[in-house]
Amino acid sequence: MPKLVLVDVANTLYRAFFAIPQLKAPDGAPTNAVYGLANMLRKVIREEQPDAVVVAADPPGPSFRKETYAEYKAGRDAQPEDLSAQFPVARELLEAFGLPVLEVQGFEADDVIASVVAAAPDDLEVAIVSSDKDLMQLASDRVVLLDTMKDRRIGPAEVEERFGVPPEKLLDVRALVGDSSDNIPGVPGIGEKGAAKLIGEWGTLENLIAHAPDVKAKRAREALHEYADQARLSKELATLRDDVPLKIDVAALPPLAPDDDALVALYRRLGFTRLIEEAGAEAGAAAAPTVETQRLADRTALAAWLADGDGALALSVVGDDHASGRPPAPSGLGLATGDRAAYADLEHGATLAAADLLEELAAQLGGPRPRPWAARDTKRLRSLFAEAGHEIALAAFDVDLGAFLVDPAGSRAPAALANQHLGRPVKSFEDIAGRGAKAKAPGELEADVLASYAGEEATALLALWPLLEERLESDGLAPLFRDVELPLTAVLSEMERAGVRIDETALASLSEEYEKELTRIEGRIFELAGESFTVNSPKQLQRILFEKLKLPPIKKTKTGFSTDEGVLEQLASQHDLPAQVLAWRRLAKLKSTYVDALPPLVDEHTGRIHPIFNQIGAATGRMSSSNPNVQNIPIRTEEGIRIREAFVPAEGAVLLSADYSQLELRILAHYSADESLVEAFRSGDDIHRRTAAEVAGVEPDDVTPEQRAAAKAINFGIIYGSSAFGIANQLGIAQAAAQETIDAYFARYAGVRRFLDETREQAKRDGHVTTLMGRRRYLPDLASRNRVLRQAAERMAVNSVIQGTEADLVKKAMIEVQQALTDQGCRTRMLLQVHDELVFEVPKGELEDVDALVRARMEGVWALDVPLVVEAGSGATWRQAH
DNA sequence: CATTCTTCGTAC
DNA sequence: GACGTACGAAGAATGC
Repeated sequence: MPKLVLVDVANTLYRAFFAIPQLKAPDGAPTNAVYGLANMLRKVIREEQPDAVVVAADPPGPSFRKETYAEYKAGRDAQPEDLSAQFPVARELLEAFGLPVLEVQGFEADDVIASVVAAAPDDLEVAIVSSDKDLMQLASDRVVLLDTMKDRRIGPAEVEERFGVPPEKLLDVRALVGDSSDNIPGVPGIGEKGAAKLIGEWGTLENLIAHAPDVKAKRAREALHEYADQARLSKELATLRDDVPLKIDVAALPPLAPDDDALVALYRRLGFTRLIEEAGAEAGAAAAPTVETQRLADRTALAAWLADGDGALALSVVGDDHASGRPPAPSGLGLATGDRAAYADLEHGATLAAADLLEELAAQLGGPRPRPWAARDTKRLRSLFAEAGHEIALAAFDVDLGAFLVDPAGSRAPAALANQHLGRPVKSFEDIAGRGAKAKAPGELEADVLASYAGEEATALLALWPLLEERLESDGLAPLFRDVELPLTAVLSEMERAGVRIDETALASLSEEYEKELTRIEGRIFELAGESFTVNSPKQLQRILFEKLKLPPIKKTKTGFSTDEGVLEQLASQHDLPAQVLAWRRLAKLKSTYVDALPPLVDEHTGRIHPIFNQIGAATGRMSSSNPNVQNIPIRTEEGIRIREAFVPAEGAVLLSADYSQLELRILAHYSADESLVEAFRSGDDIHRRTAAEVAGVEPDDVTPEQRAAAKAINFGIIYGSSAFGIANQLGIAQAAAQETIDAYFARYAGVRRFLDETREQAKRDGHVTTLMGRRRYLPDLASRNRVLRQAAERMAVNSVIQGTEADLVKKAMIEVQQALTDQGCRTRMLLQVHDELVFEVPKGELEDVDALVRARMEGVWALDVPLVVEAGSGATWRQAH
C-alpha cells in the first residue's frame, strides 16, 4: 500500500521550540525548532518509509474562521521572537528536503491536511504529523496521527480511548468542550468527561440539543439550553474544511528526493554537526567517485604507477580493524598522488603479494630521500612495514592526529572529515560493505567497487592534509603536532610490536584458585538467599535484596534500584548476603576481565601480548589502551595486585617501572602558582600530610590518618571538580563537615581558587581550554542554560587543563627517553604507558644506566615552577617493579 | 540471532 | 545532580 506523510509544520516547530533546549547556530541565530523539525523528518522518513511527504503551512493573514467568529484564536500569547525567526529557515530546510509545501490563503494547515486526506485515493495510507486535537477527527482505518516526540500512533482506537467517542463523533464532543487555546467557547460547565457521556447517550450534538430538556444532569441541561448556539458555532469552528483548492494532484505526488548537498550546506550553516554526518553518510552512499582509480593487481603495474611522479603520497589501508600491536597484512592499499588514484589489490586473484607491495612502497617511503606521505593511523602503517622488515620515514602528516588536535571531540572518519572540510561526500567502507554481521569482508566485494572506494579515500586524505595543516597552524597546534604527536607514533609502534611477556602458568593457577573461591562464595550466597540465581545479574540481585530480603533500597539507576559497591557496603551492616556478593564480584571481576582474558591475547609468534596504545584515546589528550587495556590492571587490593605478578620480562631482563610522583597535583601547583602548594612540592614533603597540617592548623607530625585522608580527597577532588557532596560521599562523612574542610582548604590555598575561577572564565570566553603545550578541548556546554550540563562542562574545563597537560608532558617524555635510549645504543625497550608511569624491559647489565637515563629525561622534560620527581623501581615482575 | 544499551568495576 | 578520563565483561533490552 502506498503511503503518504502529511506534516503540520507550524505545529511541529512550536512543539520542538518548547521541548528542545535553546540551540544556536555559529552566527548566534536560534535553531532549536528547526533542529527538531529536521530530526522529525529524518525519523519519519526512516521509520515510515513513505512514498511521498507533503507539508501543510499556515498562510499569513486570517482564516475564514475569523470571519465566522471574530474572537477566534484571540488572546493568544505573541509568538516568541526566537521561534518566529526560525520559520524562514524551516522553509529552506523543507526545500532542501525537496518537499512540496501547501499553503492556501484563507485556510489553515489543518484544512489543507483534511483536504489532502479527502482527495487521497482509497488505497493510500496516510500518516499525519501533528499534535493538534482537531486533526484527530480524521483518524480512520487508513489515517493515523503520529506523535513523533512521544513515539505514539493515534488511530481510531486511541481517539476513542482518549475522548470516549470514535473519531466521527469527536466534533460533537469538541463542540461541547471547546478549546481554550483557539478561544473556542464550547458550553460552559461541560468538560471532556461530561461531553463524552452526553454524546455517547444522544449520538450527535443536534440530537442532544433537541432532547436537551430530557438531560438528567441539571447543570448540563440548563447550560445546553442557554448555550446551544454557542455549541453550534464551536462545532463549525472545529470542523475542518476538506474542499480547499489544492495545487497538487494527490493521486500523483512527487517521490522523495532530498538534496543532500543542500541539506549538508544548510546544516553546516546552522551548526547541526550530527546531522551533517548523517546526511553526509547518506550522500556518501550515493556519491559518485571524483577520481578514476586504477587497479594495480601485479608488481609491475604498482611499480609503474609509483614511478609516474614523485609527489607526496596518501595511503589508505583496507582491511579489518586490527586488535593487536602486530597488525595483520591488509586486504589492499589505496594510493593517491597529484590527481591520480590507485588501489594495490592483494585479493581478487591479484598476483601482487603483500611482501612485494610493502617492499615496493618502502623503497619510496624510506631511504635517504623519502617521499612525503600521509595516512590515517600512520603508527599502524609503520608497524606494518616494520613487521615486513622495512624501516620507513616518519609520515609527513597523520590525518587522525591532525583532526584530533583540531577538535578532539570531532569525528575522524574520512567521510565526516570530507563533509566538514572538503564540502563533499565520500563513501565510507560501511557504505560499500554494509555493517554488522552481514557486513562483507573486502575480499567479498567487487574488485572495482573496493578499488574505487579506496582510491577515493586516499584522494580525500591527500586533500585533507593541507587543510588540516593550516588549521593546526592557525590554532597554534603545529608545534604539538610536529614535535610530540607525530614522532610519538614511532615510539608507540615500537612499544606495541615489543609487547610484554605474560606468565601464563601463574595466571592458570590464579584462575583455578579464584574459581574454587568463587564456587565457595556462591554456595554461601545461595544459602543466604534461599535459592540459586545469577549473582552477576543486577536485575536478579535486586529481586533478592529488595523484594525477597526486604532490604532498603539506597539509590536508583535508570531502570531500577542500584546494587553497586557503595550500596552493598551500606547494606552489609544489616545482612551477610551483600558482603558475600561484594566478595564474589571482586573475584569474578578479576577473573573474567584479567586472569582469563589475558592468555588468549598472547601472540603465537612472539609469545607475548601486544596491547594497542590509542594516541587519540581521550578527549583530554591522554592515551588509552586496548587488547588488553594495560592501564587498568589492578593494584589496590592484594587479590588484584597478584595479576601484576604475571607481567614479566624476557629472559635476562628485568622490568623497570618509572612513575611521576603526584604529577597532576604538581601541574596544579604550577598553574595556580599558589605559594603554599609550590612550597610544599619544593620541600619534598608528603603532600597530603602537609595539606592536612595546613588546613587543620597543626604540625605535620600531629596529622591524624583521617585528616590526611580528607586532605587527599580534597587534593584529588580539586582536579576532578568535586563538590562537598562528592567529597563527603567518598570519605563517608557529613556534607557540612566536608564543606568546612573545603572552605579551610581554599582559605589556605587562595591561589588554587583563583586558578579554578580563571580557568572557567577563560574557557567560557574562548569556548575551549588550552594545555601547557597548546592542546585544545572545546566545551560548548559551558554556555548551556542547563545547569547540570553547564556545571559538568566547568568540571571538564579544569580537569582537562590538568589531565591534558599531564598527557602533553608524558608524551613528550616518551619521545625523549626513547631518543636517549637509541642514542646510547641501549637494548632496553619501552613497553607500557600508564598515564604517569612508563614500564621498560631492561637487560640486566643496563639497569643502572637506564634507571638514571629514564629518571633524568622524565624529570627534565619541562621546567615547571615545581620540580618533577620520578620514582623508579625494578624487579622480576611488574608488581615488584612498581 | 545479532546488536546495542545498561550496569558495574578496574586504573590513573 | 552532585568526580575527570578511559576499556571491557556480562546481562538485559531491542531490532532484524
